[in-house]
Amino acid sequence: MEGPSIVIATQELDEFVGLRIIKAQGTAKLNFDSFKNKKLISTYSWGKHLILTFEHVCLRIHFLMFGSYRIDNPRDNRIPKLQLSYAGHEIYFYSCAIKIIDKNFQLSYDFEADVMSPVWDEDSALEKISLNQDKYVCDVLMDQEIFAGVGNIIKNEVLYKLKMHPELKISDLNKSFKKKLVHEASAYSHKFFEWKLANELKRNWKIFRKKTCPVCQNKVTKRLTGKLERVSHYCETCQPLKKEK
DNA sequence: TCCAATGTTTCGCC
DNA sequence: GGGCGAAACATTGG
Repeated sequence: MEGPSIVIATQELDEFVGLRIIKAQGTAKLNFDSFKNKKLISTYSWGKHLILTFEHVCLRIHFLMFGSYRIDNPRDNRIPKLQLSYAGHEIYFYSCAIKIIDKNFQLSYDFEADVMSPVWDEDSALEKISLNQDKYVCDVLMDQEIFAGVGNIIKNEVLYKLKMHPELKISDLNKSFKKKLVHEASAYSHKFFEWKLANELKRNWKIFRKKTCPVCQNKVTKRLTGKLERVSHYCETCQPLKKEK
């Protein structure tokens, strides 16, 4: 689950702020009894982290590759990591990593690095990528210290939009292209958010999991890229491996 | 039926 | 103790 999806989760879960929890259960290592009669105080997102603050504890939920959450619509034959029961409603979190974090977590999170945050800072990201001259753009885009919230879908779509080959090095980019990279990482993430809300996300993918390039119709290349060896989908014609000006 | 994959943390070695 | 890679974890659509 990528950053924009986590923002949507915070919005959905905000409906439960201030309501009394009747019961908590699940397979996570938590003291479920301590949730009884407590309330959710607020929700935050930082990149792919979903942060829920309760009266007595703060939880950080990470959905990793396969995680999901449901409200009032449980998955069949799945035991949630955490289930919160309210009067008339249930929240389920599946296949996620849940960690108790300090109440002062905001001090240790750099929200300027979150591509979905109102305080996302392009200048700061520009400085950070410039310290990574020898790294591949596909790897740098996935660096959560620089582009918190960007996942493999956003990575591929951003590179396609900018006509950048995944294995260009940062040093191959002039300042103008570096600025475009930083800007588009956040801009595309916001579009991802709008499309997902409208239930038309996949329809708007241009290159991710596509067979042919929508511009030139050539076959899309799919292979492991970068030092991180994550899959990239890209068009050899539209995203040539040559130095940008 | 099989298997890659919207990802990160932890472990063990050097 | 840092840096690194491998392994662990866990799910499901295609």
